[in-house]
Amino acid sequence: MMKTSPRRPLILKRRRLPLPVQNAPGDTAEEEPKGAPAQQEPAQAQAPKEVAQPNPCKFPAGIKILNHPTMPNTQVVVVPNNANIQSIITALTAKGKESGSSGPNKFILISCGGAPTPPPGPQPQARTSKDPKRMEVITETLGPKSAAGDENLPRPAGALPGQRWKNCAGGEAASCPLDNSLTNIQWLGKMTSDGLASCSIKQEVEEKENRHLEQSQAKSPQVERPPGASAAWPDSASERPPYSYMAMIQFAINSTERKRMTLKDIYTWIEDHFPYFKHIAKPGWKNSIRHNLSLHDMFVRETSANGKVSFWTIHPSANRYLTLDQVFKPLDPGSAHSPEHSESQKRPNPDLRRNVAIKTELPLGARRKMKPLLPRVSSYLVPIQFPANPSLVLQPSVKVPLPLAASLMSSELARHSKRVRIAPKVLLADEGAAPLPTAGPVTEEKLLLTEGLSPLLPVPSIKEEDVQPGEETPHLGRPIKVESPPLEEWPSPCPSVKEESSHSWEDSSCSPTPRPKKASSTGSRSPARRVSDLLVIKRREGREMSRSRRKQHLMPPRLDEPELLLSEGPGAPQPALAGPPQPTCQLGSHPEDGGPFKTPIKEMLPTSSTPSKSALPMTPESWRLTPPAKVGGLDFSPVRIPQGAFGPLPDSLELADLSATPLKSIPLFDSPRELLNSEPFDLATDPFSSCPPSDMEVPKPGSPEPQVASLSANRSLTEGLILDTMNDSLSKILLDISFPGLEEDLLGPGSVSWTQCIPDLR
DNA sequence: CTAGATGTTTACTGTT
DNA sequence: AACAGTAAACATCTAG
Repeated sequence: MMKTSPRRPLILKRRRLPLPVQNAPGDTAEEEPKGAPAQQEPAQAQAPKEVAQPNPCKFPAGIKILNHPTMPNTQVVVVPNNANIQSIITALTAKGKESGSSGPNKFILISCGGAPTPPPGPQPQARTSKDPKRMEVITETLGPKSAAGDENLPRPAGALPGQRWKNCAGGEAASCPLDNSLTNIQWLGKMTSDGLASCSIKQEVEEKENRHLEQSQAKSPQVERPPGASAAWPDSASERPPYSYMAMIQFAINSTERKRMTLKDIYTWIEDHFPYFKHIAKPGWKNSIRHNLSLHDMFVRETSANGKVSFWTIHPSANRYLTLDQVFKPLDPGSAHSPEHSESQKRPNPDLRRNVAIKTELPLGARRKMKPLLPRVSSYLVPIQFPANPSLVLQPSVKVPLPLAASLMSSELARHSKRVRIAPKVLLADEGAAPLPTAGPVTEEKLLLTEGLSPLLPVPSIKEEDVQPGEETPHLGRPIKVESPPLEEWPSPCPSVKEESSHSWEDSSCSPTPRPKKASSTGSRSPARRVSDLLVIKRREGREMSRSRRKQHLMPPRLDEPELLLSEGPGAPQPALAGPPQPTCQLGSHPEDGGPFKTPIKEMLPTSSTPSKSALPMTPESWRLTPPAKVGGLDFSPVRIPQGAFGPLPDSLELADLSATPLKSIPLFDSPRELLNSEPFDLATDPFSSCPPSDMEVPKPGSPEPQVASLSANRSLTEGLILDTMNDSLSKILLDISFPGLEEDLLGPGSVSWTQCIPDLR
């Protein structure tokens, strides 16, 4: 297995390579010693067979030919969009003939490149059936297809491996037939990642409808994007995308309007957008997808109303609404940043650069825009981009870049700091109780830390929301959690929290429950749901024993589903803002209610395979994004400032400021992946929020102010903490700033909220 | 009942 | 040590 170990998104690494070399749009080349990407690829592909070399032969430049890792006699031919397909086919046909029976007789054509170049005409497209050998040529486009996939085809599910895939790339089923194949390419351009939802399938009718909606929504945002750019991973079809499974799952789910997707659809979406999985990856990738879904708390399984269909959703608190588009697109055009080095690959996002830049020196203004995300430059270059403009974001569905950034930042922070995790796993039963140790006692530190991250965001976010321009926020929507600690970190009620580390919650002493994970996540919403949730849990207790890392929970279908979610979901953040709504969670506010609390979700949080993970780190925060205005609003004490800084997000402005300070320097993400990966964590939020989007809706009556205040207070605390962990210097600052009194007060309140929240979690 | 899809967990391993 | 990817054992469910 591992040998090759692709473990991490290899991609990242690889990418670099390519860039320099390849880059070309046309990418190409095959042969390069560098090789085909394939080679680079990790393991999987490689392992098995190695790549074939490309045969240079007669093929036009830019074409890469790789042996399919799992299929015998099959090669994957990556061609630039602009390549003359016919000629390629002809060449392949000839090649196939030449090779004779022993040689490859099946070729999968994947077009990459952004541009679509469809061959107009009639392309022979694929398949040459003629061949004696019966070669099969399958064409696919790399890019993200759009969603076409959605509905897509029914791909045989598991089938990947061996067989030939026909691709059906297009999504539509229709396409399946070879005939179409080329045509598919056409879409490339368009496709984008939209994502559409992908999804598909049939499920109940009901579901269908829903989906449609989803899809549509999903698209909309995208629409904006240039076609060319597909978000996808254009580079090479053959290469493994630089995103982690967690990220891809998020992309998939977030591509739908409802922000939920069945497992099958997830598979389909990924295959559609990342041909590597469709053609090259070993079938085990699906196992990995399932593994990730189960492992990470951010992924919550819900069942359809009728109970027949199960959908995977992203816990609202954790959902940053990342979409492939976001990651990929260049949002910011403006920024120009430096040329980045690396990566440029694809359309690379400037962001990345940004990161770099940031560190280096962007002007403040520039910085602001940037999102924090950046991965470490050095390491990976992933193209991640976030949309620069908030305004753009407006759409509800949109994903919100900001948040991302924020989250990124947060994550980073988290990273630096250590993470603490506290989380408890929650159990269902327990949840109710949630006693919370309350915050107070709880390790504050820990809490802080955790929160810090999120909180930061949150706070702002809150404001934002309040203020919020609608636009931007979409993402924010989330409720935020402002405070909430990251998943991991949830404070556990137990005093001991700490340790958690790894296992955090689960194990943590506090809750003995063995696997509680599941807990219900449901949030508070309806009781009914909860019930349903309960269902979920069950399972294996026997085993349980140990700590499991996982989560398990099912959420009941959201009935509510409120729209909220979605809509805003992501971004939507809704409006929530509008006043009342607040982010829910916020502050602690209360939590009480059940609402928030419930969030048992907790589980959600961060789990990673390792428990510790970090997800959290990330951030959760997306929400954070707050608008600048907010900042002002806030007011809180001086402290805030730091907050801003920390908080990621708050606005750019703040960031800028921060940046000025040492804070800025904080690295954001190491890699793009992180961003993606990171889970949201916000989980913490949950507590408060838990708020699923829906929750968010909740308007909290509380006026914003109060909330805010409290928040702020909390924040400050947290911030301070955060700082500590994070940067020394910063921390110092914070510390100074913080007021004891506040803290306490805050704590109090905060704690309360936490507690409230927490309980659930726990 | 069986097969397959779906979910959960655990264990390992390679990276960073 | 933390992560992420992979593999695999099992458990559940559902369809045939």
